[in-house]
Amino acid sequence: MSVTIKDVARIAGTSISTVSKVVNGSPTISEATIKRVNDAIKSLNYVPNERGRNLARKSTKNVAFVTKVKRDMAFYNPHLFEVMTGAGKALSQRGYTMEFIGLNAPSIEEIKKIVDSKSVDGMMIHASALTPEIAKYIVKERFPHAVMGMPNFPNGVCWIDNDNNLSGQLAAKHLLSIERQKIAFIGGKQNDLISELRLEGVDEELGHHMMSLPKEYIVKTASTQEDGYQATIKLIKNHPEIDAIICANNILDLGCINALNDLGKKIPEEVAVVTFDDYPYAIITKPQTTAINIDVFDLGGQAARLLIEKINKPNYHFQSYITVPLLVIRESTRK
Amino acid sequence: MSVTIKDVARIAGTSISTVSKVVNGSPTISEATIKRVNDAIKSLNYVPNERGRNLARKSTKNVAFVTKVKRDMAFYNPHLFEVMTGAGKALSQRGYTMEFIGLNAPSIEEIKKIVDSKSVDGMMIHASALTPEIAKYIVKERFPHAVMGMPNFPNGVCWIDNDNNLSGQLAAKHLLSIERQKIAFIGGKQNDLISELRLEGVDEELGHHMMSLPKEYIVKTASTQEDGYQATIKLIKNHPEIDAIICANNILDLGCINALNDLGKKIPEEVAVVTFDDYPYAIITKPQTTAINIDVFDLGGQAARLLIEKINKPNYHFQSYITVPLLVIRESTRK
DNA sequence: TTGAAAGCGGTACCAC
DNA sequence: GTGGTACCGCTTTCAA
Repeated sequence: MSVTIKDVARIAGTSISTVSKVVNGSPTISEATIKRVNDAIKSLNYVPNERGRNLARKSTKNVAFVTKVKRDMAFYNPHLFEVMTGAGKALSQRGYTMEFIGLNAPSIEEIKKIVDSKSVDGMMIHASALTPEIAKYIVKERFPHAVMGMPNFPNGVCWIDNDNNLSGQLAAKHLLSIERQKIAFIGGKQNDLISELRLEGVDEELGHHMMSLPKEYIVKTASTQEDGYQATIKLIKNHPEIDAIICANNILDLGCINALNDLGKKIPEEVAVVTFDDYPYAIITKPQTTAINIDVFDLGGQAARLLIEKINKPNYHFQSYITVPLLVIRESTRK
Repeated sequence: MSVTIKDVARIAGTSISTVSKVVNGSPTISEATIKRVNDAIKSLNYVPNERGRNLARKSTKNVAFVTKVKRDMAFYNPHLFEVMTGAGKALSQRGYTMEFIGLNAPSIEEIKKIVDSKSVDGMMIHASALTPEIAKYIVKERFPHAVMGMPNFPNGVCWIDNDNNLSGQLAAKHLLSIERQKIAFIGGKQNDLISELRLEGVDEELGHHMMSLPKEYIVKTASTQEDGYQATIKLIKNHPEIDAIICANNILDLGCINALNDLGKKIPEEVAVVTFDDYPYAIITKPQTTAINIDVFDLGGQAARLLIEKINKPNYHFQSYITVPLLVIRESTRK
């Protein structure tokens, strides 16, 4: 049998409550006793049984990381796992463990079970897994949570995301700084919230400089490499004056750069290209693409920290938390 | 306060042991009682408290997924997270939860704490996080485990991996089938075990056909895109007769394809290219690269299943389990 | 077929 | 400062 708090108490010649106090750093124990107990702990190699602690203290020091998953997702959406890694690190530094819960199609029942079974003290949930019903439920239950990514519906949840509008502004500002006048934008479809926010940012920034993004320079397409390719071909064919393209994401960027190369357009001399996010492709296009990057690892860490605050201070409140993007200049916009 | 087993017992008019038995599907309860209890459960929305169960049954139905992590790892090594996702799915289907534990530099102390605190029933551990000391410890403690990836040192652990030797054979066999005679190999350095195994497989298969891989056709280099590029340039310059190249991994493949394009070599007419793994780059090179792929999602699932077997049957034993790779033909070898 | 009761390994209140 | 003890919510004998 493994060693329990009783064994430690016996060896140290104290009661189990004293051992418990020492283990938990209670200030009311004398130095001498602390030493006796710690010696006993060391000699016995005692490690507190988490199962016992969880039950007694009514908390698990465990949080759930909930997300939608699909086969091959680690390849299509590595960012999500980078967020998770960052969250995991922040959590473990604070004595928390992280349970990974990958759902096919998030249902309210699954979320309820997580909450009601009391196996976690709180949850981080990716916006992709958050339905209005789930949002309503965790808000009503006042269950500690942090949503990663801005929800695309009205809600009362606490969420954290990068400032995608600012990202768009930075992209535009950078292109203006290298004297580009005819800037085009290739983005996702209307329902791609992130793409839309980035586009808004671009538009705002151009507005500040008395410029604007003409309708003909904006393409909204499915986010596939092929769509990025075709969109670029069409843009350049119809508007040969275009001297810069902003791609709403890495996949479109990959198609765009390939298209420019095939068209024989020199990058960046004739057409400069900016995209969002460093990975997975901005770093391997030829030439490499300048990107407005998000520190997703840090984003995960921030979300974890906020969640822990909420767990420990039920009245602590934040509605949203926005992180700031960073410009990474590469060959595609180098003068 | 939330609803407990006592509330259910009261409403159903039975004892708590009866409720427990119903919840756990004991065969000794009458149909009538089962119905009464289930009705009570439903009306109260009762969900068993996992903390209480864990303590009472001395198990947590929770396993740890342990791996080394670094910033940006999700981008450099998405495979690991795909394995995790696959494992998570298999675990949850069997009523287990999965705790993600990302370690900077795995130490025996951290592993001991995981084992001794009894917060998990077993662990999946990635070969990169397995030191000889850790291996010795979990074997000695007979702690249920499954190592993902073949360890590169003598040990008594149970591990699961893809058959990298067979992968090499498949690559060679495929190139022979499209009548290539002069096959080169670009791999990682000597200490890159996976690359070495794949190379061995290639060599074996060629041997079966009375051919061999001349030393001059083998390059061992650091696995960066640039190294793959340079290696290719040098190979082709020195040995223009080469009509096929096998790249030990996706990164080398990316550099290799770029080099061939820059050299003006037609792929696959002049030089065919095969690599290992579909992602992240084999699918986006121009042309796309034929790959010997591993179903890493499935690999994770297999490992999880084996681990559960070991948890439930202490005497169940497997030393290693090998999965089979699959050939995915793309343009880079199309006739 | 059912229920009483003894844990599981801790925590935390309260008395000393 | 320290220790006795009543839980925490459930599982599992064992007797009825």
